[in-house]
Amino acid sequence: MSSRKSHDDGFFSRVYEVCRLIPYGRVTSYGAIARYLGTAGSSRMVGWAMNNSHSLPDFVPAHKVVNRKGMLTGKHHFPGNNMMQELLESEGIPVVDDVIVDFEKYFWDPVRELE
DNA sequence: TTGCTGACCGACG
DNA sequence: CCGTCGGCCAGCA
Repeated sequence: MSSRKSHDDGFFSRVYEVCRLIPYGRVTSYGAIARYLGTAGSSRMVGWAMNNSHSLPDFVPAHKVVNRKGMLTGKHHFPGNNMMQELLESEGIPVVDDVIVDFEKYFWDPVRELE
């Protein structure tokens, strides 16, 4: 029978939930979240969920989610020119040339931390 | 219903 | 070193 989208127990909601679990001053990657959800291959869906996050009533710290290289690939989806960068720097995360400095130091893996 | 897209990742030359 | 390609899967026309 057809599932009711009213009860969104799907992939997207879980992505948003993990984003909220990201501690202050920490960042994670799309692939890390995808892997945590059990769909390591669908890292793209995580990014897509971020894009849809603007439709959520609650704010999702999508700025704390970057790609594997630590690059702010989704910054163009934020208002302004470098809103995403300023949000990261606001948490004490240095960003230079759209790339997080010492990304490994700020990287937070839900699979490793939440396990 | 099918087909295309996409804020990625990893492999290959 | 860097450019390119395929794969993965959920949402939308």
